[in-house]
Amino acid sequence: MSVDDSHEHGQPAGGSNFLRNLIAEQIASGEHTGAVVTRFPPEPNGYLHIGHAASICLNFGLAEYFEGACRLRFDDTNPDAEDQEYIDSIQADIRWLGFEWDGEVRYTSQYFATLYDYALHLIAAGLAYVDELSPDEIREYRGTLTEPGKDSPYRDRDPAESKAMFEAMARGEYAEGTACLRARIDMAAGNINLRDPVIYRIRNKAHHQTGDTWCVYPSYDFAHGQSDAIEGVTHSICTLEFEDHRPLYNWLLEHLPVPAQPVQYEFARVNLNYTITSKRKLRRLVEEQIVDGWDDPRMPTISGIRRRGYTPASIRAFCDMVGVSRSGGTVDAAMLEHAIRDDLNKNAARAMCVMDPLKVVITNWPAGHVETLTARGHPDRDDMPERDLPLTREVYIEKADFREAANKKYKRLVLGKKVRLRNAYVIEAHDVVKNEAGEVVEVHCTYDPDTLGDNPADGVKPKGVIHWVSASHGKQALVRVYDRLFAVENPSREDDLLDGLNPFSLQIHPGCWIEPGLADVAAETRVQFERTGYFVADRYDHAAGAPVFNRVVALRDTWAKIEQRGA
RNA sequence: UGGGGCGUAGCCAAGCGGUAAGGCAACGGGUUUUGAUCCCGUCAUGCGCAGGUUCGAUCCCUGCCGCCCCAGCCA
Repeated sequence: MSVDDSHEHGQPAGGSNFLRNLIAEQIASGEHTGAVVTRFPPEPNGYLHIGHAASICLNFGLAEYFEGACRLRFDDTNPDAEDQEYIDSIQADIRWLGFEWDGEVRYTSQYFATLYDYALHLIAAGLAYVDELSPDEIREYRGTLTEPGKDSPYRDRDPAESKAMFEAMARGEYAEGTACLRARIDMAAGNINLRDPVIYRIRNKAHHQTGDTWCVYPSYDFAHGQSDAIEGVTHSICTLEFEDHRPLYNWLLEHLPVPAQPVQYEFARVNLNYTITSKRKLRRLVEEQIVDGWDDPRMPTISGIRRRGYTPASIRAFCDMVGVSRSGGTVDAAMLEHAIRDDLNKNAARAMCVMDPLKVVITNWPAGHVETLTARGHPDRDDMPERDLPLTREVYIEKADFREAANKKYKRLVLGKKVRLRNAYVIEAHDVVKNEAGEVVEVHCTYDPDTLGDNPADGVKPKGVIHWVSASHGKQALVRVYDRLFAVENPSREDDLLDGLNPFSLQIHPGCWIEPGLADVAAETRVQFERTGYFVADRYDHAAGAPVFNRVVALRDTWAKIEQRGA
């Protein structure tokens, strides 16, 4: 009944893409020799999301393909936003996706001393200076997109003086914002990143890794390329918005005594419709308790997707399907759903669950009689164990599977008509019991004892098959039916993010009936409730005897389409 | 009116001068004790637009148009 790990960690990740082709050419032409070394460089300031999965698959996939190495390096240059909680969750998510980084976990903060020396080197070469302009003044001096900036009055400060001041900054002798170190490049550059970028700033705050050792911290730009060089990263892959930083990345590498010359490459980040992948916005959903935490099953975080019931293999397959390119776009969420349906169709055991119960009494079945039927674990896999299905006089079926009258398109139970109980006998409805409100609360049927595995003697094969659970032998379960968190295609376009929320993103069904064998499965066991969808025993809330299932994704439902057209 | 990118079907994406892969979605049909799966079929005389080069252009050239990113002491 369980989906074991062999299904979750199977194929190597990564299909063909422009970067893989590029590296292959570099190797073929001799432009690149030695190992291909990549890195995944998250800042530990939030949880990883589906967009990060693409980067993880790319970086680890490339290393795997070229038999090189991919490291995990926390880009922890800003103690303000970072936290150990994120460091832990990021590592867990990467491992869950099925990847293992080369060697120990790295931290950019490990290189703070080296980076500090690099800064001194730049100062000595006259390529960096301590600026005492205020943050506001620096912004004014930077110019605009169309107007060049102007030089800071401190730009020509004597290197010896800059050195002394920078050292004083590091000793904590300056307040935050009163001084910073800037690279001396070109205040008139069209590329704003080259207008004397700030490369070191003062932060009087303890760092989660280095404690109180430092009062000055390198900027992303001053840390990233040098860290890549120190680690021997050969291909530093990032997203398109960093393309404008590449000239700066290269400038620093050229002017510093670094041990290697890594090269930066960019690819387009993946967007998914009906969702958001902005850490800031995701954090808002968590903080305002719109969702139940970073790992709420509706969140596009790796941990949320995991709790929703997606498999690592399905995420990797999705990333392969989407591909890697430089043209940004928005992928249809249907592709993600396809990836998990495809995996679970092959690997999830089948079972029956009645979510909206209607009692059926089989009037020609002896009271108290129990017949234990067997059913396949999977329609086309013999390696999955069969299951026992106790059939009794009273069973539950879905309310939606019965109508007093219906046209021929409706292939379920109708008064006076026959239908097959899945894995069991053909029954025929002959009477209903209604409550004061006129609602059907019970259907009385008879069963045909000659129809187990056979068609009725009259040769008329029932068109429909419905699922059921024994009223006396079934177990109760809580089932959460999840739908997309947002009802609008592009939630970021809303005036207020919350305006786009889907009010029906979670519907709780407390009174479901599941077949008895399902009550004691392990947490995170995935199963298909036949005719309904794929479900997972909740990672945290599920317990033996008190089952809780989350709907991963519904089965494709062509009947719903037909119904909609008819209606 | 600065700099950097990107435009191939509803969506993602191959293609690199020789006559438009593949996947998702959609739509037909077949099988089926899941209206699932599976199988078969349909879906760009067209590659943002306009010129040019060429025997031949999605691919090369020119000019337009559209969209995205950049003015944190964030990453």
